[in-house]
Amino acid sequence: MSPTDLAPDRIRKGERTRTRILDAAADVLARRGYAAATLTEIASVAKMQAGSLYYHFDSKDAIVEEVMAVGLDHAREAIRSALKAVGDKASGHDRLMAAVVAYITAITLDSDFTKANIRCYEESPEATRENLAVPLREFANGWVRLIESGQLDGSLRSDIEARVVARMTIAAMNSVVGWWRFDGEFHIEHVAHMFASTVVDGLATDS
Amino acid sequence: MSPTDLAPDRIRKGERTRTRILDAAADVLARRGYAAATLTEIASVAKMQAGSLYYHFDSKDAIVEEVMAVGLDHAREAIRSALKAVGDKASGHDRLMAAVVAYITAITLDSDFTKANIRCYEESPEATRENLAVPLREFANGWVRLIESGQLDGSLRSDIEARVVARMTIAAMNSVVGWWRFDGEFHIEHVAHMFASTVVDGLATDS
DNA sequence: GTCTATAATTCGATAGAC
DNA sequence: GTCTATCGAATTATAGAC
Repeated sequence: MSPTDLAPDRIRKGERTRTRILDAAADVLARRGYAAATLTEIASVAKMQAGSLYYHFDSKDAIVEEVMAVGLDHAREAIRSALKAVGDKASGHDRLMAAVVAYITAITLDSDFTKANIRCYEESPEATRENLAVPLREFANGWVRLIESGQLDGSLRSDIEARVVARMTIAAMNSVVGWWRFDGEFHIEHVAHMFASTVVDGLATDS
Repeated sequence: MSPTDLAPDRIRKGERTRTRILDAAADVLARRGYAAATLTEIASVAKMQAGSLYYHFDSKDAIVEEVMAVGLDHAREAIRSALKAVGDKASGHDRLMAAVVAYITAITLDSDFTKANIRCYEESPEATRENLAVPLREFANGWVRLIESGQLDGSLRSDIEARVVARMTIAAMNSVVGWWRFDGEFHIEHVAHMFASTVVDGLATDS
């Protein structure tokens, strides 16, 4: 009898605990950062003892790495979906606006996985960052291509380096996670649109 | 005989060691971040033993706090100086541009103190962040006022929240520290001007 | 699978010699 | 003022009972 023949709720029992741990880790990592997130607290949130985590994962870094990878996937999927909705025929300008709004919404309203990814990246061990290098480079390249295609169709300025502006745009968007609060002064849609409008259309009244 | 009567190089002996420790701490904190920066490494860079640090400072956090405070001071001074150079009569638009270029230049080319401040802020203990709250709020308010005065004189858009844009601008500028390298592909003056031109004048070709 | 107990490190901080 | 030696606490990871 192969594993796939098992009853669904039988085969998923172990998998569900794994998911519970990852959810707890994402929560703690998003709030504390990499170093300050202890296995004791993660286990506590997951309603377990710290030692029990090692039945499901090899190490703290293995947990962190999976949380960050999932967070990155969530964000990329949100962008993909928004770009699909706006369509291929939209201008680079409009596609960039849509991607910015989608990404900011994703990292603030979605799960803690995206927040954990943003919060812990710099602080995480070099080995962890290297293991995430490929999807992260694809993520960054996506923004570069988005800007470049806007430069090609004439809807975005061509006198700036797409790679440089992409990096700064990503960082500026990520920063929203650091200060925006769900019950705060601003609605996130307002922030996202204000941000997109600022980066894309600028602060100046006229040129 | 009061302390001020001592010969200059006599009175400064202890002070010089203190400075050497702070320089070493800024270096290590900028490279490793708060948690990963150990007193052993800081002492090693300062050519001392870890225990000796406690003759000059009460705790690791006392060192970190002073490094971050100095870094913030450096940055604010660079901005003040640039705004003075551009003059009071310049438009809000031009003053914002000047401040952006000055700040980005300061945090990339200046000492490690500004880098340490940026790198360690989120990761540092709550007590440390609270002790830096006043100068940090003044720093942030300076950017808000800069943008608001541009809105008042009509050189910057008035349909955005100055406080929100200020936060995002600060974060975007700080992000440059994370990826720009002295021997890399771009000159920092180029990056700084490209950044200022993007945030202030936008990415769009026309409005 | 989860628990308890504990090993093994690491690090901040202290004490005392010099 | 600096060094050596060491304490005490925290944390990752392991071992074995259940």
